[in-house]
Amino acid sequence: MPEGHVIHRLARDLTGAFGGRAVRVSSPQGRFAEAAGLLDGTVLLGAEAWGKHLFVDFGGRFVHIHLGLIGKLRLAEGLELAAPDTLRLRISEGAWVAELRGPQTCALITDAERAAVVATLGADPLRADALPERAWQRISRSSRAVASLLMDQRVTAGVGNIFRCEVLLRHNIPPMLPGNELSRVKWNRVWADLVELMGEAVVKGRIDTVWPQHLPEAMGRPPRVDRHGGEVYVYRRTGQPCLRCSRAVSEVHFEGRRLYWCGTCQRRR
DNA sequence: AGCTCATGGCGAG
DNA sequence: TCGCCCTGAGCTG
Repeated sequence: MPEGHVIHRLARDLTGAFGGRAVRVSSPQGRFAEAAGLLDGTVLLGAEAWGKHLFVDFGGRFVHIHLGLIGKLRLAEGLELAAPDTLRLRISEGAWVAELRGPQTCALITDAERAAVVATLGADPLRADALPERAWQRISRSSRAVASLLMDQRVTAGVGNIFRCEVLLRHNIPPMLPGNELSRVKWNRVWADLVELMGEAVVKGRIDTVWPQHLPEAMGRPPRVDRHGGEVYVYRRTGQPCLRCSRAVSEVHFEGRRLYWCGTCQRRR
């Protein structure tokens, strides 16, 4: 259940554990067996993330991984082989083991195919080569809701439901505001904030979006974190008091996902 | 044991 | 807009 920070963190850690080494590759479940056979014993050069896409470089051929909603990629030392019926991909070298389960995508692709995937993606706040101006062009010319545009991987890559809900709260933006009614100044702040928030999430391995003065402890309430481990303002806090204004957090189903926001802080003006 | 839901995204209608 | 794909955690019985 990953947003871009999880994928970038995995790319970093996979490169650290396996980069430049000949690795064992297998597919205990069998659904990636043919490709795993081709890669077994070859050198893993490194891994790179673009938005929520992960590309593991085996020298001009890449394992393209997308975790989707439920996929998990664990990397640890000394993992015992368990539940092989769901283990799509296993990479190991020395004591290091990576285990991939439930991915939406796990495919062996060429460099051209990798480039084609990358070409579909919008600005990734976690990449130094991101082009936020291109994202702004799309947003400022669209009548679609900002909440929809931020989740659109062709616009901003790597942003998921948590960052989408939280960044809108942090900038008092009504989720249904059309993109073409968002000011340039606000977009600049949103982008800079995504760069900072997502960067911190890569380092910490969790999403924390709450400003210190709004932390529950600072407000005399006991600490409370979301199941994903991070401290958030509105995500999955329906009916609970907004950490800034204490009014109840709202929720709607929007484009197949749950959208959380504070009707008071994010009132349209 | 069964049910629901999850930090996603695709294709059919 | 809906159904569907993949897996497992957290509920309810």
